[in-house]
Amino acid sequence: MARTAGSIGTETAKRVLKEALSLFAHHGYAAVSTRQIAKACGLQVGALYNHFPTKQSILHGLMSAHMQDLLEALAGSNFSNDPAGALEVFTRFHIRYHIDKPEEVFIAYMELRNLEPEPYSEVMKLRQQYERTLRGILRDGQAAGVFKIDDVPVTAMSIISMMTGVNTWYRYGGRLSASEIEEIYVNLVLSVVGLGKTATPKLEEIA
Amino acid sequence: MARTAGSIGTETAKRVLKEALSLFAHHGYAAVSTRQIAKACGLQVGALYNHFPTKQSILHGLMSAHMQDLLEALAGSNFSNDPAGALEVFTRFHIRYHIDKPEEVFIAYMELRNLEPEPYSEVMKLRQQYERTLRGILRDGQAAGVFKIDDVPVTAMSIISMMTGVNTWYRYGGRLSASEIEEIYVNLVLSVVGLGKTATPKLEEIA
DNA sequence: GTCTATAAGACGATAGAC
DNA sequence: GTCTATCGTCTTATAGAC
Repeated sequence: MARTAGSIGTETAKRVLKEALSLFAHHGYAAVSTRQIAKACGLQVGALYNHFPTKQSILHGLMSAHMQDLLEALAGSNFSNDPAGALEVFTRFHIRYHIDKPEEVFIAYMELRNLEPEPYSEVMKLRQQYERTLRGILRDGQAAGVFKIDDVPVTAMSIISMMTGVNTWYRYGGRLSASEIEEIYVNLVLSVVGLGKTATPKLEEIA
Repeated sequence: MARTAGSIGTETAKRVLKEALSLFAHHGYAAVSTRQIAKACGLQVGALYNHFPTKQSILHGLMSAHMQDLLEALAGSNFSNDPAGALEVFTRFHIRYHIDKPEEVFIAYMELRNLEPEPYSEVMKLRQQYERTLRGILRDGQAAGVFKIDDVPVTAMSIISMMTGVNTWYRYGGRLSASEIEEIYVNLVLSVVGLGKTATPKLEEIA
C-alpha cells in the first residue's frame, strides 16, 4: 500500500524507510537503486512495490515525515516571552535536533531538487513555516529594541545556515560533546543579533 | 585527451565543462547522463570521450578547477594587518565570489560524495586550506584580544556556513543588490566575533 | 575530432506463481 | 506479502568508419 505522508506504515515499510534514509544520506537519491534498498532490507526488488508505488514516494515519505517531525518538535518547545530567551530556545532546539538526526536533516536539504513538483512544493511550505518562526522571533526582538539587526530575512537565513552547518563537521565522539556545542552556538547566535556575552575565556583584562 | 586539473583544455573541452557545470548544478551529478551533457554541447556521446576519459573526470575537473580558482583569488586579496580588517576582507571576498559563481560553489559542496577516493581527498585538501585561512585570522584576532571567540574551529566553520548560505536564497535581480548583501554580511560576521556595529537603523533611542 | 553503432549491463517498474 | 522472471529503456563506455 502506498504510504501517504504522516500515516503509520507497516513494519516492513518502516524498515524500507530506515534503510533508504541511510543509503540516500550516504550516496544520494539518484545514485541509489531500488535493488540496493531492497538488498539492505533483505528483500527482492519486487517486494518494495508492495509498500511504495515508486522510488520517488520513498524519498517523499522521508522528507515529508522529517519536516513534520521537526515542526511538531518545534511546536512542543517552551518559548519564553522575551525575544532573547526565545532565540536561545530556538537555537538549542535546532542544534540538538540537527545533531540527533543528521541523516534526515541532510536529505531534507540535499535532495530537494530530486523531488517532483508537487512533493517539492509541499516540503518547501513546511520549510518556510520553520523559517517563519525564526523571522518572527527576530522581528519581535528588533521591535522591542533588544536585537541589533540590519535585515531580518537575511539574518534569519544566515542564522539557520550557521546552525545547520553543524552537520558538516560534527561527528559523534569528537572533541566536543553535544551540549558543549549547544552552548557555543547559543553564544554565536546571540552575538549575531548583538547580544554576545563577553566570551573571552579569561577576564583579567578588566584589571 | 584526459584533462588533468589545471591544464588549459581545448575549446570543446571547455564547452563540455560549462554545460556539465550547469546540468550538475541543476539536477545533480548522478542524475545527469553523458548523453544529456553531449546534447547540451551539440555533440554525440562518443565525442565526449575524446576530451574526458570518464564522466567522473568531468566532475573532478570542475571541482578541482573551482577550488584552485577560489584559492588563487583568495591569495590575490589584499589582507590588512589588523584582524578586524582581515576578517572584513575575507568576508567581502567570500560573499562576492559565492554570488558570482553560485554553480561552481554549489557543486563543490553538493557533489563531494560523488567523487572517488583520490579526487575526493585532493579536493578536500584544498577546502581545508581555505578554512585554515579563516581560522588563522580568527586566532590572530583572539590573540590580539580584539575578537571574542569561545572556540576558534567551531566559529570558523560557523562563519563559513553562514556566508556560504547566501547561495541558498540569493537570486540575481532580487530585493537586495550584491553590494548591499556584502555590507549586511560584513556586519553579521563581525558581530559573530563581538565587533558588531550598532546596527539598528534608527539611533534616536540615545536621546 | 566527430560520427554511428553497439557492447554489456543496470535502471525503475510490473506480472504472475506461491 | 514475497518471490522469480521479465519488459522496455537507459546507462557508461568502446570500436571503427570517415
